[in-house]
Amino acid sequence: MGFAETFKALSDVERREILILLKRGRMSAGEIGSHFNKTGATMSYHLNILKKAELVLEHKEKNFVYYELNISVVEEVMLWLSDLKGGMGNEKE
Amino acid sequence: MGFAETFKALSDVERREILILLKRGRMSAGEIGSHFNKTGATMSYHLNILKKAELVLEHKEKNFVYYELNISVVEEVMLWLSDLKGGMGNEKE
DNA sequence: TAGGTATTTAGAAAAAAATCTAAATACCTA
DNA sequence: TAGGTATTTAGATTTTTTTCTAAATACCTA
Repeated sequence: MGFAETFKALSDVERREILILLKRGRMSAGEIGSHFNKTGATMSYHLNILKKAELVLEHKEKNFVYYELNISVVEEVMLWLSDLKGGMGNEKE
Repeated sequence: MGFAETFKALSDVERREILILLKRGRMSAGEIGSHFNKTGATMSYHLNILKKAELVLEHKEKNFVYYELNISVVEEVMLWLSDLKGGMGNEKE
């Protein structure tokens, strides 16, 4: 996965807000963008960072690109934090 | 707390490694620094970022500064992620 | 007090991230 | 096919982050 990429992706407010929007279900790039005061190019940049961190999955349909939350990576991050809290041994990265 | 600061703090490998070191218990700034190939000034910079994010607590003793993990903030981050996974309503930041 | 160790602060330089405008792609519909 | 909508890419600029060296603080001990 890559905790560097994932935490870096999560470290930006806009990107966290995108994830929160996606809790309601998948949404097209344009629809996501309409919630922010940023150009489409900037939104595309942020979506790409979330995609590279695997926090979202994309799927193209007609001339739209839909994004949705990827829960499994959220769970991996939680595991890392959980290990930090409790675990003995098994330190990654 | 401030998720921006916290995720930003977690987004750097060195800082995550510092946290993992601190799992074993509190450690002085110098001892932490000895695990990395960075100057004291740089280590101090990273420790300060972790401190501002409240991921670590510091306490001074003689001319040493000891740092230890602050589990409660780790737990808050886990809650945020947990809400992203599951929750309905209650979106913060 | 003088000198030593531990740590932080200041300031500069280099690297990375965020943002914009303009242009390119891709696909759809009349 | 021509024009339109949705999204991404390129390139430039600004802002933020990371790192270093040198100097400052703080406190301890002989």
